[in-house]
Amino acid sequence: MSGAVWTSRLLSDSRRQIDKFHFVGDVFGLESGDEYLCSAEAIEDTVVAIYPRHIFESVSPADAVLSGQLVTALGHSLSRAREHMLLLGCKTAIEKIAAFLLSLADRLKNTVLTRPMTRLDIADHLGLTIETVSRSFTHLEREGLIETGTGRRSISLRDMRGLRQLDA
Amino acid sequence: MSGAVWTSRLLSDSRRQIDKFHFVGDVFGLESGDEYLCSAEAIEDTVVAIYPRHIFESVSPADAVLSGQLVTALGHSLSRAREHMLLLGCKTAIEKIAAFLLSLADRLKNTVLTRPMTRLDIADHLGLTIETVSRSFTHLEREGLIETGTGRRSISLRDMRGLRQLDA
DNA sequence: CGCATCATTGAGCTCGCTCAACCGTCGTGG
DNA sequence: CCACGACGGTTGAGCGAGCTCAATGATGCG
Repeated sequence: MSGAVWTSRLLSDSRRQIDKFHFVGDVFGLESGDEYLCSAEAIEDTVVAIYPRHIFESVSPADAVLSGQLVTALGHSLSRAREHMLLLGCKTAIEKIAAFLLSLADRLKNTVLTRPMTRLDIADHLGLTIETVSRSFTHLEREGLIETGTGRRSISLRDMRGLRQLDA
Repeated sequence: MSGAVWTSRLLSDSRRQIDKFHFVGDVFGLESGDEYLCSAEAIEDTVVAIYPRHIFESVSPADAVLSGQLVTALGHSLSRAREHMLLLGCKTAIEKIAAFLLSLADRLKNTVLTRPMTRLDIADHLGLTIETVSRSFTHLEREGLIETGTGRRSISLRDMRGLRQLDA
């Protein structure tokens, strides 16, 4: 309903993969099995609406609409996951950063991003290290493609075309 | 129904990410948007059953069961995708190969794998190169964890515990 | 037998990682 | 109000896992 959350998966030695950042309106936490495999953490003051799982398991005709919405939500999650696998498996560091910024701008409907997430969060989302993320931002800024505000609190995308060109 | 298929996504310069290998009984090709973003290709003689999309879009009460199956299938695809993102984002080459072999053995319910896919397919699935895949197999064989048959047509998993230990 | 395809192996390189120092901002307590 | 410490971010130097390029080997098919 407001705020921001990430969901992640952990490896035994604490390597972390952040699946997705969730903002207002996003649905998350849909798991199929008996146990939850994902962790979730709020990265700023956040309010979420929680629905008990049995709601989704009902098959009564009256819930046909809800069921359809569930299918839609799952479908979106899935295509986003596929997109992200393409990013993780194929793209270079700069391409990953550019793609990340573009997708964020697209989802927030704004070319000025105020990022609640840290460099470490971004790194774990993109399969990079914190230093590589930082260096990539610096590089993009030097090229004039983005502009970081004071305190690195916000990022303005200055050249969408350039960013799209960077993203393969 | 029989055979083997992979689904993949392509980048403009023909870098490829193979999402998943599909075998008998697997459901694939569920896309949410108006256009298909995935390619699919059979890697051996294959027979598939095709269902027109509108079947999944019906919300009539009679289709409640089908709808439930759809949700289940989507849920499985999603959790598999999440698992694969963890692999792509966090794991090393050897860990990727070990995880891949284990998951294949698990899905085929057999520790002897006859692989229809090529080294290039595996590489594009795991975000590696063909040479790294080859070297990893050689390494695992030297360590006695696997055994490759003549012509590299099959791979026997000799030490499941060792492989699981390699996979983080 | 000859060619095509796929796999292996080696040598060298590079992108991104590791390790380490430093900087800026903010919040807290003297 | 300032000093200081904590935290997150930046930058540099060097390293190494995995990539590139190239040669060689195995298998199978016409």
